[in-house]
Amino acid sequence: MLARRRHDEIVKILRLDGMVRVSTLAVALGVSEMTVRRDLETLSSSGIVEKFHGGASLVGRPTTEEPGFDVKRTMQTDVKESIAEKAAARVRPGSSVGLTAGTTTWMLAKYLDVRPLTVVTNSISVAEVLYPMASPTLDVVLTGGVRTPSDALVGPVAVASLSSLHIDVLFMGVHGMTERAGFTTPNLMEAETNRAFIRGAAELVVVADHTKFGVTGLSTICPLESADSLIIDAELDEAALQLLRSEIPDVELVRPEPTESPERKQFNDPKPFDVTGVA
Amino acid sequence: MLARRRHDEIVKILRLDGMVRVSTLAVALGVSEMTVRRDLETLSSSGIVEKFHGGASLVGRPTTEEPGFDVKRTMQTDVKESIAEKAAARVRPGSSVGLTAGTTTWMLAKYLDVRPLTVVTNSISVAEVLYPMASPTLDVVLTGGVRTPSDALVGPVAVASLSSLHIDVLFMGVHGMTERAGFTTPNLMEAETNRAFIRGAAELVVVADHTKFGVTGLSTICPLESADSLIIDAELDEAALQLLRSEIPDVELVRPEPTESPERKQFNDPKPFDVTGVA
DNA sequence: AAGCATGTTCGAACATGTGCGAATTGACGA
DNA sequence: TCGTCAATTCGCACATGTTCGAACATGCTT
Repeated sequence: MLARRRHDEIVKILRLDGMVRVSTLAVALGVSEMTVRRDLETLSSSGIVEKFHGGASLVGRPTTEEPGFDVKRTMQTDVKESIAEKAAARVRPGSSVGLTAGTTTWMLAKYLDVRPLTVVTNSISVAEVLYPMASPTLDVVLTGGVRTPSDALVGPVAVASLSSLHIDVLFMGVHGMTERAGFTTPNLMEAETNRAFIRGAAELVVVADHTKFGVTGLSTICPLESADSLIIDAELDEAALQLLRSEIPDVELVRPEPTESPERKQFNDPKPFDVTGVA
Repeated sequence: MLARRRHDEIVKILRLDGMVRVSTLAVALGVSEMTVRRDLETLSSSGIVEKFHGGASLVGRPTTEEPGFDVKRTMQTDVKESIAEKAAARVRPGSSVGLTAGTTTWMLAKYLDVRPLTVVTNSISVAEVLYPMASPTLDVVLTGGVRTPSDALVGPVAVASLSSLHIDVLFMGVHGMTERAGFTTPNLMEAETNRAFIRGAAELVVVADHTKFGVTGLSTICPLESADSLIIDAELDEAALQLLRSEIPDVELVRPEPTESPERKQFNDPKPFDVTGVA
């Protein structure tokens, strides 16, 4: 097996399980431990993984590996992360939530830790974040459809799926919001799909960072006042905030945490990991 | 062979298999390794491929091509590859085809090179094979649903999506087939979803390797006679073949081509191979 | 004949496994 | 809390096999 392929394989395994032992990788990849160490050394100096005695984990926060779909590295990652975290805190056990496609909702998915929970999404990336966590108390429903470049499943199939589903809270990411155009997205079909999403939702929570304000996408999803809540970062200027508050009952301001490298697992607990046993 | 043509060929091969070894390409293209290296050098500086020690891959694409869901490397890979290739050859331009979940159908997807084409699938892995090839002449529709461990999207959402879609040919993988139980799968919901798939299909082509014969899964999808065609490898014993032919109008026997997966290639094996699959 | 694509040769770079001493860890007892 | 020990893990150094690419040779095209 080629070195390069091993590297990809290692990252893939780490995505599934957060951490691996060197010995496990050696068996899984069919090479000696020394080779695994050298691979980890390489990945480590590229900043991809973090080595520790006995194994390695993905570096720092949840996946530095971008969700390939977010080509426009608009950054704001920390901001979005904070917004996502705050949004996730609103989810109540036993409810069913919807997540549209988007970077923020993708991050949100990672913070969903209440159970039982049902999640409906039209984003493959979001679904893939949740699948490894799936359990009898976590249902993940993917709507069908055709995929847009931004990784949303849209179109008649998506709309039809959504029209038969009813969710408690919909978390929706948007590409832009203005007073006149409301919440917008560049993609016509995505707008339509999101409207179908909204129709089936008891509550609409929009998640967005401040750079979205004043931006108008091609297609309107819904007017501002359709949102029950908006979670946005505090960089927003005063006038904008005024306006948003006048249209939306509940505007929650989030200020990015001053960096956290919080609950990264500690190394003295190398949980054994069996690659072959992945169901 | 012209340099330009080789470049196209290399890219084509890479689309199919994620990565190739220089040595493999040299044999496949019938040129020296040095020439392959020069080709890769060109493609690399155009930003098309990414070189690494021993081979190359498409930029930004992981070299791991295994469908994560098939961790139980059930073998028969060469056989399945041949079956998939033969099945793909049946697809006519302008038609719409369905692909159920499964390793064989996943491989089949890689060989779909006629256009225009519409593909409907309930497997995320299959969809992901097709997305990079998507174009105005290739539509990929993913049904919704919840995901089974074997990577099929199933359940009411899937069934509802399928009931509104009509396809020309459905390629279905199965877990088992016997005279009494017909085509079977271990998963109840998957069986139901496959039935919905079949209802919307004008023609049913089952793809399976001979190890599936005599195996009974928990749930019957449909009786043997529901299949219009069966594509299976020639390892099948005579009695089984008799039986199958008596139930299914068209049984196509495939014998594994010397076609081999590049990554399993041994060097002392000089037999040429044509990855393109277009005879 | 000049120019280009390709093959061949060969030393350097790279990749991998093994042996072995050093470093880290966790458990036990004072 | 601290010290000690045994087991594990690490990574250097070396040996071996593979791959790379510069330089040169050959043959085809214009």
